[in-house]
Amino acid sequence: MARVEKRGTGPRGEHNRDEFLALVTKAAEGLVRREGLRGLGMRRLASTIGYAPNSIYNAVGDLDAVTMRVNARTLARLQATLEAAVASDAAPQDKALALADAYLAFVAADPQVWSLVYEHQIAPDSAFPDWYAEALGQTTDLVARVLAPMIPDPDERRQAVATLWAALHGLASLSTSRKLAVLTPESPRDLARLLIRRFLGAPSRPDA
Amino acid sequence: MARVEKRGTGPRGEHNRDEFLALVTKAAEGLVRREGLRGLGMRRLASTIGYAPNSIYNAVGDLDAVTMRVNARTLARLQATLEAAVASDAAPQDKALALADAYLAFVAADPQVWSLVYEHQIAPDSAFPDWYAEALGQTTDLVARVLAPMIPDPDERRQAVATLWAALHGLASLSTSRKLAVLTPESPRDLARLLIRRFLGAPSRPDA
DNA sequence: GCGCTCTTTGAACGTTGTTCAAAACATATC
DNA sequence: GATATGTTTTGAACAACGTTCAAAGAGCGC
Repeated sequence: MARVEKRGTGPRGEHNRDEFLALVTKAAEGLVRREGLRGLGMRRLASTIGYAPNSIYNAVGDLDAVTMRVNARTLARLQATLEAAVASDAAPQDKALALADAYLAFVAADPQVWSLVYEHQIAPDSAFPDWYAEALGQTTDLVARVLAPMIPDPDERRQAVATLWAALHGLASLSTSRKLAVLTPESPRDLARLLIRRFLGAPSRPDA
Repeated sequence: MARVEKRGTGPRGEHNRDEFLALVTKAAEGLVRREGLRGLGMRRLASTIGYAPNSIYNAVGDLDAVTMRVNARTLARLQATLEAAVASDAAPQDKALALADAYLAFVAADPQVWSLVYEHQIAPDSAFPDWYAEALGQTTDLVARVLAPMIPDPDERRQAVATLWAALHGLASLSTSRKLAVLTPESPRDLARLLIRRFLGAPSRPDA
């Protein structure tokens, strides 16, 4: 009956370490995309890639480490999306609107994976991961560059960037958790346009 | 040696149903306050109140039900706090600032418990709980009343309320997760003032 | 006394994250 | 070729978890 009495358990030579890291990260991302944070389990993740849980522990670490890998990838993808959105020679206000649109579109297209970045809270005693602060800084630098022509003062600009970023985050967060729809029928995209128009003191072009 | 061979297992008559609900809810809230969402476990919760886990299942339900009880309480406390904050005859703008201040102070004073409201995500198929939508609506109605003198048009006001609410939520969320401090040294309170001043188009009184 | 209902519980089931020690492979050394 | 070394991979085990089951205790009407 072709029963395998004792399988080999040594290295397979199919993946080197980096390939295995990518394999684990993408599989974990897929699990989160389909079933959210609660769908990401160590044993499940291991079985979807056809390895034993211990292999993940050896190469990546525990579930927190896996989550951070997924989040790092998500932030990099977001960064690339936003970069592409502002790569034009449009007016500063239109760039700001394009940035907000791209952000909210990204979130809407992948809500569960995006939520993981904000749902996952690190232990309060452990320091902030460097790569995380850097990724956040890169993204907000993007916003700062867009806002530079409109707000010349550095201090005021920094505050405006942080505030707008937080506001955008709030819109995205309430939208994905279906709490925004309870308050108003407008799309988060429309509300973001309202926010930017009012906050940046635009000359209120009705914008068709 | 006073060893209890077989303890009684029937009703104790110490609590009626409502008292037991309150006992469970407050104990759960305490666990979350001290150790966050991850510190809220069924067995742990049962042991802190001196009951078996099954008693909680019988009276309240599973962990999701317990979480929703805590969240309902949190939203009610927040509502009361905000009501008190706007109970004055100040100018509309000052009321809006007081509202934002009270919100952020509430969050800062109890970040873990407040976070639970937004961390807990219900299953995507199940409908939105009625009490939750109502609690949210009550709070935003408060904002709408404050903004009424400044934005007479109902549609525009509704959008402005939702946007400001989301923005405030974003500031609070990023603040509790220590992500705001990475971007700027200002307190969320200061950024909220900036937001409201710019969004409501206040005559930009420098505000000492 | 008996029976009914509600409360409370110990024990059990299945699953989880994580760790341990051993097995299997690849590679270097003799 | 044989032997040793180091890395990869794994099955098994451990402690804990959420949840369910059936039974035991307590109060109450009769």
